[in-house]
Amino acid sequence: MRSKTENLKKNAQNPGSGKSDLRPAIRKIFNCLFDSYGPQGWWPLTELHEDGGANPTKTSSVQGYHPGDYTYPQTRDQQFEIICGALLTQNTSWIQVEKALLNLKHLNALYPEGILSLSQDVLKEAIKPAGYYNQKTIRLKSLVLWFTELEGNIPAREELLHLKGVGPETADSILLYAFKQPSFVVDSYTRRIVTNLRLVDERADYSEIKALFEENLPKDLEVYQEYHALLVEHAKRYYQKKSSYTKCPLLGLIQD
DNA sequence: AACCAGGACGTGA
DNA sequence: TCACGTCATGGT
Repeated sequence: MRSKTENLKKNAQNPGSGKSDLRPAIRKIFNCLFDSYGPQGWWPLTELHEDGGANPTKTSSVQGYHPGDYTYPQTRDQQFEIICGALLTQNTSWIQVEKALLNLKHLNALYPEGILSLSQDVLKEAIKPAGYYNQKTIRLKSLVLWFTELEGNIPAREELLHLKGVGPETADSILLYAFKQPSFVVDSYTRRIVTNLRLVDERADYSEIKALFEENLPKDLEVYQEYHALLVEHAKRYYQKKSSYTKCPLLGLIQD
């Protein structure tokens, strides 16, 4: 990742054509966050837990991250697990999703055919900790069915968006982390940060914020993966309570 | 004890 | 288009 970081710093000045040049700001933010927090090791996988998922009651020390290693997913089941996690984490904290994934793993069902073999009731009970279990049960099964019919192909973003329960963020998460496609992920944290820094208008929609990053960064998988994870880490520290927005160190980094 | 978490969707204006 | 209600468990 170090080379990517240096590469980013080197290209920091390169005027975009037309609109205001936000490239330096977008790159400065990345460098600042990376220097502060280091590589984040997204997307987390249950296999990488030290206990292999044997201790589901643990509530602290979330594991499964692989900082600096961009070779994941390495198997079809890992790819599948990322897709499941992307759906389950909608408006839900990751710790809850982790419990759901471990429940599935302990049912020996954390793989496509395994999920499909579960009854609605058992599946519903397994993913309960992740919330919205009624709709997520239905959506997860249809997502799994779609995945089994994919047969190794890389889906188009539009195709993902047609799936029930897959909106823009989930689609981009699946593309970026499961299929290694450079598609920038925008979540509510990202929105809070860029609006607080006044890089976009308050009412900017998803695609506008997505474009802000994609148009001002090299189209690089590792940068995209790391940037999103860093924004989440940063937001957990400064963007949970509105009162702390003003304490965001990035405010001093961007001069307008 | 409200409030929010790594959203998406259906509805009515 | 867009603001708003709904879905649901579990943490602070």
